[in-house]
Amino acid sequence: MSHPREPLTRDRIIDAALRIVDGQGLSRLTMRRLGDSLEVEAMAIYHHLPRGKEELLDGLIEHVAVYPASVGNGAGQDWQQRLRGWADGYRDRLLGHAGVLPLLVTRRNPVALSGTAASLQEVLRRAGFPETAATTGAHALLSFVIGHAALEVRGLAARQAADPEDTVDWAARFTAGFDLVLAGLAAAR
Amino acid sequence: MSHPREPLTRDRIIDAALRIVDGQGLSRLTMRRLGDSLEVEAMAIYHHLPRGKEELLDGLIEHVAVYPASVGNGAGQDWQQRLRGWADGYRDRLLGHAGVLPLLVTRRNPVALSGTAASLQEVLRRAGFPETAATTGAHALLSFVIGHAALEVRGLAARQAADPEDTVDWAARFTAGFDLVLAGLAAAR
DNA sequence: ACCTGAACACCGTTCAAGT
DNA sequence: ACCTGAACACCGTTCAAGT
Repeated sequence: MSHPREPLTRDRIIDAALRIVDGQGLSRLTMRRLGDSLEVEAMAIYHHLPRGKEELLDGLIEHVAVYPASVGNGAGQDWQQRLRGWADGYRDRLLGHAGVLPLLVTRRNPVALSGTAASLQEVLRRAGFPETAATTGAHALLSFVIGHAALEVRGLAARQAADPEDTVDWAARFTAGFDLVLAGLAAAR
Repeated sequence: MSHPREPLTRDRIIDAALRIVDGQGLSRLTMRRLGDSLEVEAMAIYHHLPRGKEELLDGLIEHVAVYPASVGNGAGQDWQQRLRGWADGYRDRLLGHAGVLPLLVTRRNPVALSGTAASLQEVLRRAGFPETAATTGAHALLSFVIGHAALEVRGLAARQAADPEDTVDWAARFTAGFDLVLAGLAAAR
């Protein structure tokens, strides 16, 4: 009856951790609970993630934060449409894993975002922006999206706590704000 | 010799907590260590902050995140100069208390930022923006500043860890990005 | 190689007790 | 009113031991 458990892997561990964070919040993610959810003792995790919880959180960040703008496909799109599509997708990802957001702001895994920034920079470069403007623009776009996701997570919590009448259309606000940055970019080109 | 201790107060507790976070990082802030730094048992803190560590962290956020744009003084400034001044000051504040930044993104104390957002909205309103544009603009500016501060904290950590050659001028990058949003706003007025 | 059990040095918090 | 001591239910992690 007791079928043999499939072996523990790094990926299975990080998936289970993400499920706990999404379902119960970051503060409920403990090594012991994570072990339970994998039907294993907590100490077994250290065999696959020698740096322990630090490495686990790094894995969560990587899973959520790495979201490059596709340069390849989307043939008929100009650079602004492409960036808008990226922004909407990234926003969904960040809000879908809101519990990981605080980790993005911590000192952990500092290279996880640089790949995403580089892909935005590449889009702008191909759109004809000079090097420094592309760097500035990429950082501005990424900053806005991350910052706005942070405000949204807090805003959603505030609404359900204090003022259920006040229904803000966060998606529209996000799009309007992102278009503001795009307009500033287009004017600077 | 043993001079009588000055009595514990909410403000003294939060000040001491901020000093620990700034000096040693958020993870080193424990109730026991905080008690030590105040020369008191950890349990005494609960008498002044009944909601415990939750209330303590709320206090830290309030101390850092509340930074309204001054509408009153700065007479000779137009709205863009005023917002630039606000942004530089807020960036300094956030980077000076980088350890508190992750808390800003958490579900805690969700009203701490709304006052700051409202003050930006007021600046834009007085500059002649219609209501909805002022709301969108205020959120976009605040999102950018918070998001950029997050990227900076991570970038500074990355630099000292990996590539000490790569000296990015973050202040210039911040100003250029903020001006991008301002340009988008000015075009939309 | 992969997992377990017991142990260590911590946490936040409650609660009765002191002054 | 303000603080303390002891205790409880947790943490992350190490380390020797099992298979």
